[in-house]
Parts: sequence; C-alpha cells; structure tokens
Amino acid sequence: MSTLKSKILVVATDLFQTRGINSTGVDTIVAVAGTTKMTLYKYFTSKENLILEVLKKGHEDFQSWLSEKLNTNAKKPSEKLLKLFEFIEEWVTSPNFRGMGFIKASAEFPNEESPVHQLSSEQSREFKQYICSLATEANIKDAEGLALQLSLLFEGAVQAEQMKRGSGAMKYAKKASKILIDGALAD
Amino acid sequence: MSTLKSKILVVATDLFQTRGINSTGVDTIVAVAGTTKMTLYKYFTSKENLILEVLKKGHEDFQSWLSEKLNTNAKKPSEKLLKLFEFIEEWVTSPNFRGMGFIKASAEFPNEESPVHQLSSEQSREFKQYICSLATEANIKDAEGLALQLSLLFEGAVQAEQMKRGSGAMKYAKKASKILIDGALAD
DNA sequence: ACGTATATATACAGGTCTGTATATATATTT
DNA sequence: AAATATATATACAGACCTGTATATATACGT
Repeated sequence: MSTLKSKILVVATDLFQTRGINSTGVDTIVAVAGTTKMTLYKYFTSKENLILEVLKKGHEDFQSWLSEKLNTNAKKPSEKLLKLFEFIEEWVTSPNFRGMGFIKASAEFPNEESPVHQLSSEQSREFKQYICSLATEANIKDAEGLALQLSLLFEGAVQAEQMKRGSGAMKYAKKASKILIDGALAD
Repeated sequence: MSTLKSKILVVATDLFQTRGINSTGVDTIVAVAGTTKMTLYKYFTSKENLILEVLKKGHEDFQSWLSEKLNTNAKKPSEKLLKLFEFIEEWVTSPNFRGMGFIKASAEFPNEESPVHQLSSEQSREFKQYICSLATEANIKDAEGLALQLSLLFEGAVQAEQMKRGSGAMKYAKKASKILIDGALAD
C-alpha cells in the first residue's frame, strides 16, 4: 500500500475520533496528512469510501492483534475467556489507541440503509461472535448470552474511555467480566 | 411552556436520534414540527441551544421517571438496586423510547470544549452518581466500582438497543446486573 | 534525455447549512 | 374596532462541504 494512502488512513482515523466523522472535512484530512485532495480522491472514490476503509482497517488491526495475543498467551479455552479483558485493556490503554471506530460510526450514521451503519453493525456482530466462539469452546451453557453481556461491557467501557481518557472504566469492566465468566463456567 | 416549543423539542429529539444530530438541519425540524424557522429561533437562540435543551429534557424525564418508579416499588435500598435494570428495561423497550441523548451526543461532539460534550459528560456522571448513591445506601463496600460497572452495562445496552431495536440487549444486561449486584452484596 | 506515472496547487461548481431580514397573516386583548 | 403579540412565508447572505477540472511540478524507468 502506498505510503500516502496509509498516511491518509492514519490521519483520518485520528481526526474522525477526535473531531467526529461528519465534522471532519476532507480538506482538513489532506492538510494534516500533508497532501492534497486530488491525491485523496485517487486512493478513495469518495469520503464514504474513506470512512469504510478506516473502519475496516481499525477492526482488522484490533481483531488480529487480539486473537494473536490470546492464542499465544492462553491454551485452555476458559483461559482465553478469562484473559480477554486483560488484553482488551492493554489495547485500549495503549498510548496509540485511536478509539473503536464502529462505536462512533454507528452513532453518527444511525440510518440502517447507510453503508457505514451496516459495516459498523456487522463489526459489532463479528466481535460478539468471536467472544461467543470462545465461550462455546469453553463449554459455557449459554454462550450467546455471555457473549452478549461481555460485548455490552466492552462497548460501554470503550465509550466511557472515549468520553474521558484514563477513566479506568476498562479496569472495572475487566473485574465485572471475571465475575460473569466465573458464574457462567460454574453453571 | 408553549405548545410549539414543546413540539419542536419532541420532534428534534426524534430526528436527532433517528438521523443523527449533525445530520439533522433546522429546516427539517421545523418542517416536521409544522412550523417555521422564525419560530424556532424565537424559542431557541441557536441550534446548539436547542441540542442542549433536548439533552436536558431527555435526561430529566428519564431520571425523574426512574427514581419515582424505584421509590414507589421498592423499600429496602438493596431492592432498589436489584430492580434498577427492570425499570430501565421497561423504559428502553417502551414504544416511545427515543434513545438516550447523551450517549449519541458524546459521540458526535467529542471535543471536550464543546458545551454539548460537557453536558453529555455531566449527565453520564450524574447517572453513575445516582447508582452509586443507591449502592451506598445498600451498604455495598465498593459502591463506586459497582456503580461504574452497572453504568457501563447500561450504556453498552442502550447503544446496542439504539443500533438495533429489539435486540434484547437490555434483558441480558439485567441478568448481568443481578449477578454483579448479588456478588457485591455478599462482599 | 525522454516519456510516463505520480503528486501538487488552485480554483470552482453545486449543494447544504445556520441564522437573519422582510413582509404578511392570524389571534388576542383592550 | 384598533392595537398588540404571535406565527407564517420566503428569500438570502455567508460559511462550509464534496467532488472535479485544469495546469504544473517532480520523480522514475528505459
């Protein structure tokens, strides 16, 4: 991938997070990225296309980092579940955490026909599905239910962290997740 | 309050929720409300002022409904805590639920200097504080921690419900809250 | 050195948005 | 009936936005 395209993606991710998606114009993006609109529209067919690519990259980066961390640091499925929020916390509190795009995007694009909303919605579902697969492997009875609960905790904590960095929300989400997982394992 | 002002508030609440705040123009609001811009700008000094009043009304309506419900239907403090999500679920699944404004607003106005962001942030804090007061009365040891956890669940579930109505997220949030509260009461 | 691909600089068309100005209509009060 | 407050209708200025058009510069392969 061209370095310019990559630079635009990084800058857009940053600005979308700190100023909002709709409030960030392409002129601002190219100015910060140190390039021009012509170049942006060479790599992205439209602003919507740029938004979609920002979302895709953010989700892929997070998902692959997380599953790689879990696979190398935990063996038993139940261990993976229990360590889930530990790594999520590590990701979220890292200095180059740029927010979870799909949470903001689904708020800014509530219309269900919008491609941005659809992608956000799908990413949220995918993440929940990933947790559900971990829960299923760990022989949790109501794997779907636990996955939903953990994803609610996750999304709530990310939102709190986006609202105020360093709020420590994820630390308490981690504690809550341990209680919920232990309870589900005992069922 | 004038019926027109009230009508504008209701319509704006609705449109902000279903189309987003920044994506909803005042022209659309007055058209749906059946009035004109001149009237809107008589009752509200600016669009930002309208947004702030929409947020205030939404939060007041919810908070007063919730505390009244809890005060009449539960006596012991621990009972209030345990019934909290039952009433929240009733509110959220009611047909005229119009979303929790401050959750969407904080996503659309991430800039901490924005008055809209500041009010959203304050409302989130107030809600958490209310839960904390319930937990304190119920003699929970780490009342702050439990309050934070429950508010994370709440915000995550509202977000999920806003993303897809009828997702049943609040039902599972309620179950999770019971587990967390029971655990905290036993400490 | 020459041609080609890539990036820049800049201007602008067409649209949307907020907030105001101007003129008119409808109620209500006296 | 006259006067006053309230609401409508409509137009518009000024700002912003997306996406494109045009012309120029820079690098690179051959």
